[in-house]
Amino acid sequence: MDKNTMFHKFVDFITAVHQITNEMTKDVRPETITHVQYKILEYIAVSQPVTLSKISECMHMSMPNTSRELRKISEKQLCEKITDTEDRRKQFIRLSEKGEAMMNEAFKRIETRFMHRIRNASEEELEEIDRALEVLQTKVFYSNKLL
Amino acid sequence: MDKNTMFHKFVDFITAVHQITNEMTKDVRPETITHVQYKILEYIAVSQPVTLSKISECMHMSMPNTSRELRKISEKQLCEKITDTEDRRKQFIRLSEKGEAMMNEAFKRIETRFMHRIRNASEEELEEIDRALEVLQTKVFYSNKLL
DNA sequence: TCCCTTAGTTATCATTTGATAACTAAATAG
DNA sequence: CTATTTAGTTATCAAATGATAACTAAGGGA
Repeated sequence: MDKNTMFHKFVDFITAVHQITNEMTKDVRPETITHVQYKILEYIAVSQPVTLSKISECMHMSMPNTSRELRKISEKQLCEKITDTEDRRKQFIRLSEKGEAMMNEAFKRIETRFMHRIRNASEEELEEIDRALEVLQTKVFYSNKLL
Repeated sequence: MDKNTMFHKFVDFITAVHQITNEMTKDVRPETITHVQYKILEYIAVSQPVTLSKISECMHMSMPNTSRELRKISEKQLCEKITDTEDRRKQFIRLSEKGEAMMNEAFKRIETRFMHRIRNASEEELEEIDRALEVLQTKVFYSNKLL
């Protein structure tokens, strides 16, 4: 197996993934929030509860900017900040009911598009896809967090 | 195969892909260009020669904004515009030598990181990965361009 | 207690990006 | 030949984002 050929396939693949996710997530963002705000909410949705520092780190945003965006999101009643009882400097952030509803709506639309994409796949193909997802996630797109 | 479970795996997967590509492409962008300019150059690199309209369409940017960014990229001598001899309204855009050099450098760094990621994979695992890339690209992340 | 670190905030400014209107020039259809 | 469409440009404005400094408040170690 030539690793250089593999790299080209890899580049083509991630290009395709980005392209398709762009298409699939197109129009799911309500006009009331900005792109980064949507991204933050998406992150909170799959990682909650999460601290501000963690969001800052994972979204590659500075603390001040993260704090600002989170304030705006809070003002729109889409998330809640709960001060940690152990360490009162920390704030655990989670979606509010309204935020959950918004993100559920968004994910539902993405799900529909996903289902449409795999509508013609046979049972064997679905198994194949499932296996492929696992292979790539464990062998290529694994995260090597030190902690 | 439960399609709902599959959707969750799909979401986890694209999250991982975005996360890892973010990490891998971190710091490869020279400070002399902005993020969108880099993205445009990346697109030109894999699609050249390409027209302005095509870039505009694929990057989901308006023509005026695409034109502006492309002008800036040209001014930095990173790409060249060649007027089509058939249809003199059209311009074919390709990387300049300097642009090629910059993008080669960027891709080389990404390649190194990719190689590092798969350094422990056995020959069989590489075959597996290769197969998985193909399965997903053809069965999930295919593009359904009408033309 | 005093000092240092961590978590987060507020304010401010520059830059980037997005959106729109009004334009030129070339191609093409009638 | 005129009208319309296509490809791209220029100018301008508003909004979003990034970067930085100066801050508060809590926790932890000596």
